[in-house]
Amino acid sequence: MTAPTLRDVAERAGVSIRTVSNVVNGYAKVTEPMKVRVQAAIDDLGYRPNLMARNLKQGRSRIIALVVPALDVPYFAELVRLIIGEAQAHGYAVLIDQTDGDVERERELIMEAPQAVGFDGVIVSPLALTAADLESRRSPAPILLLGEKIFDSAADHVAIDNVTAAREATAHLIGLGRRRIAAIGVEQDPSDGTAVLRTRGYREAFAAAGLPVDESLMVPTPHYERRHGAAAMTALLDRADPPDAVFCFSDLLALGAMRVALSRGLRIPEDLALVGFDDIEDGRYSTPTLTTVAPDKQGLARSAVETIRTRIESGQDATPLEITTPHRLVLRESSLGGAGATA
Amino acid sequence: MTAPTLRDVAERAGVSIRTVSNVVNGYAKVTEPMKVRVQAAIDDLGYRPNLMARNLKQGRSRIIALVVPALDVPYFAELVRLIIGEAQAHGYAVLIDQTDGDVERERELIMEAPQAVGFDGVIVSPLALTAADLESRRSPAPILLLGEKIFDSAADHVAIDNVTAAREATAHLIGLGRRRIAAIGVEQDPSDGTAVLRTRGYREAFAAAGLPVDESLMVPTPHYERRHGAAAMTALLDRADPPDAVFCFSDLLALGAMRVALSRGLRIPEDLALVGFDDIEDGRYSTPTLTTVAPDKQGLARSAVETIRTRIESGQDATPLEITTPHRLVLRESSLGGAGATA
DNA sequence: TCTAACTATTGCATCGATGCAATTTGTCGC
DNA sequence: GCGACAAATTGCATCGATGCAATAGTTAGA
Repeated sequence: MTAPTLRDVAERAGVSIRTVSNVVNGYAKVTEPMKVRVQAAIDDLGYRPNLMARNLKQGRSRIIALVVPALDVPYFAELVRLIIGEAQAHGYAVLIDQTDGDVERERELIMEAPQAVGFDGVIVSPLALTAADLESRRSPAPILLLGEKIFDSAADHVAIDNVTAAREATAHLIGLGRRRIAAIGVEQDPSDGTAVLRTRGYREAFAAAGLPVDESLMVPTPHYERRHGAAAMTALLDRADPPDAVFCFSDLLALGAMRVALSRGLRIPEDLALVGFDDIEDGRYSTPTLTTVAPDKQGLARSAVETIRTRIESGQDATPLEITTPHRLVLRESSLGGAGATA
Repeated sequence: MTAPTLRDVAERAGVSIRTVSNVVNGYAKVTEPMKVRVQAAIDDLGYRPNLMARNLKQGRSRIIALVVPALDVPYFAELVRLIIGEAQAHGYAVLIDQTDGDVERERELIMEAPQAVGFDGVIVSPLALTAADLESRRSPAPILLLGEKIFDSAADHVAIDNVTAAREATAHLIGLGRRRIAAIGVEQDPSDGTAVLRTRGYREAFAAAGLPVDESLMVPTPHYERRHGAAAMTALLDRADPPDAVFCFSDLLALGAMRVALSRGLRIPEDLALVGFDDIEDGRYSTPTLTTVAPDKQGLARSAVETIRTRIESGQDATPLEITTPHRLVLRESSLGGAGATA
C-alpha cells in the first residue's frame, strides 16, 4: 500500500537508484533504451517523486505562503485567486493563512513559520506589521508586501498608487457638482498605510479644486466591511446636513452604505452619489451598479508572484523594489445614474 | 545565514542531537536542568524544527489539500475560510488548488498530487469527478467530498440535505400564493449531483401541494454565477407569461436575476419573489435583501475537517461516511417584502 | 593491441529530523 | 563496596531523494 520509491523502481528495472533519478529528472546523458526501460518500470508502479524528500535535499519547498486578513472579503478572494493562478503557472503552490485581524498571529506567521515549514517566500497583505518587526526577522525567506504599505521598511512592495486613485475618485464627485462629499474609512491610526494614503488623495482633490474640506464628513471605520459602511452611513444621514456624495475606501463599505441609503428612501445618485474602491464583482451587479476605483488585480498578482520568484531564485538582497501597478476609475450608475456606464 | 539545525543547538549546549530532539518534542524523561540548558541554546540560536525533515521522517505532512472550483465565488470563499480556520485549530495547514472548471486539472490534483506532494488528505468540492475516477485512485491519502455528491462512490461525503432544502424553499414560495414559480440552475446533466438533488426538491414541493410543474419555467445554466442568473432571468422576463417567483439554485444566480428584474422596473417581491441558495453575505446587504437557504457552513467546515482528520489519523478504511449538516431557510425582503425579515 | 578520452552508469554521503536500541549515569539495597 | 535496576542520554540507521566523484564501458587514434 505504501507509495513506490526510487528504490522500488530501480529494483524493478534492474538499474541503480541514481539512474532512475536521472530519468525522472530528464538528465541528458541517458541512452534511449535505458530511458524506455526505466520509464516502463515507473509507469508500471505508478511512481511519483516524493516532494518532501526532494525538497529537503534541495532546501526549498516550492511553496509560497500567502498571508491575508480574511478570505471571505471579496477583494482578497479575487486577489488570492489570481495569485494562486500565477504561482501555479510558475510551479509554486500556495499555502494560505488568515490572520483574522489577529495581530499576534500575523507576526508569528511572518516571523516564525517560513523557516519552520520551509516556505520559500511569503506574500503578505499586512494588517499591523511594523517596520521594526520586519527588521528583526531572522528568516531567510523573502517577504513581499502586497497593497498595504509599511513606511520605512525594507521589503519589496507591490501596490497601486493609492493617493492618485483616491484623488481621482474624489475629483470625479467634485466634477459632478457635489460639494458635501463625505469619506468613509479615513485614517484613524497613522500606521494604517492604506487609509493614510487614500485620505491624502481625498484632501488633495479638494485642494486642487480650491475647495475646503469639511472634517466632520470624514468618518473613520474599524474595518472596511459592509457593516462598518452601513454604520457610518447611518451616522451621516442622521445629521442635520447630510452629504450629497460619499467616497468609500472600499466597495464593501460602499455597499453597506448603499443599503442604508436606499432603505431610507434616498435616490442614488440623485440624492447621494457613491464611489467605492476595489472593483469587486458585487459592485457590478448591485442596484445601482457601483462606481469604483479598479486596481489592476491581475497585474498586482503577476507582479507579486514575479517579484518574489526573482527574490527566491536569484536571492540577491538588493535594494527593495517598489512596484506600482495601474488602476482606473470605473464609472457606473451610483455616480452617473442610469445614463452612462463605462464598464 | 542558514537556519540552525538540531546539530547546531546540540553543539552549543554540549549535548547530543537526540537530547535536543527530546527537549523539542517534550519527551518526558529529560531532567529539569538539562531542559533548561538546551532550551537556552534553542532560544539563543532561534532554532525552529525543519518541518520538511520531520515530515519526511514521519511520513506525513500535516497539510490538507483543498480543491475548489474557484475562490472568488463567495460561497466557496466563505467555506474555505472556515475550513482553513478549523484545520489550523487542529494543527493542519491547507493548500488550496483551484480547478477553474478545468476537469483535467481536477482529476490530476485528486489522483496524482497527494502522494507526490505528500498531502495527508484531500477535501474536494468536485466538479466533474466520476465514481470511476475515485475507484482508480491509487493514492493512500483519504479523500472527502464536500457538497457535491458523487453517486455510487465510496468516499466520505459531507453536505446538507439538498432535496429537503430545495423543497422547503419552493414550498415557501408556494405558501406565499405564487404559482408561476421558475427555477434557475436546474439539472442539465445527470452527473451534476447538486442540480439533480435541488431539482428533485423543487418538484417534490409541487407534488406535495398537488400542483403541476411547468417545465418551461425550469432553466438550466452552465454555472451558478451572477451572469448566468442574469441571462436566465432575461429569458424568463422576455416571455409572454413571465413567472411571479423564482427559486435560484445559488445566491449569485439570484443576485444576477435580481439585478435584471430591478433594472426592468419590476418590484421585488410584489411582482417577483426571489429565493436563493447559500446565504452568502452579499445577500444580506443587497436591496432588497435576499431570502435564501442557509447551510450551516461552520458545521460543514467542522465536519469536513474532523472527518478527514479521523481518516488520516486512524486510517481505518471502514464504510464511507455520509454526513448531513443542518440548514435553514432565512426569510428576507426578496420574498417577504419590507415587512418581516427573520435574519 | 594498447592507451587516451569520453560517456553512461553507479555508490556513497547528505539534507534535518526521529525510532529504536544501546550505553552511561545514578540510586538502592544488602 | 558491589551488583542490580531504573532513568537519562546517546549512536546509529533511516525516511526518499539528489550532488558529487568514481567506475565501468565504449570508441578512437596511434
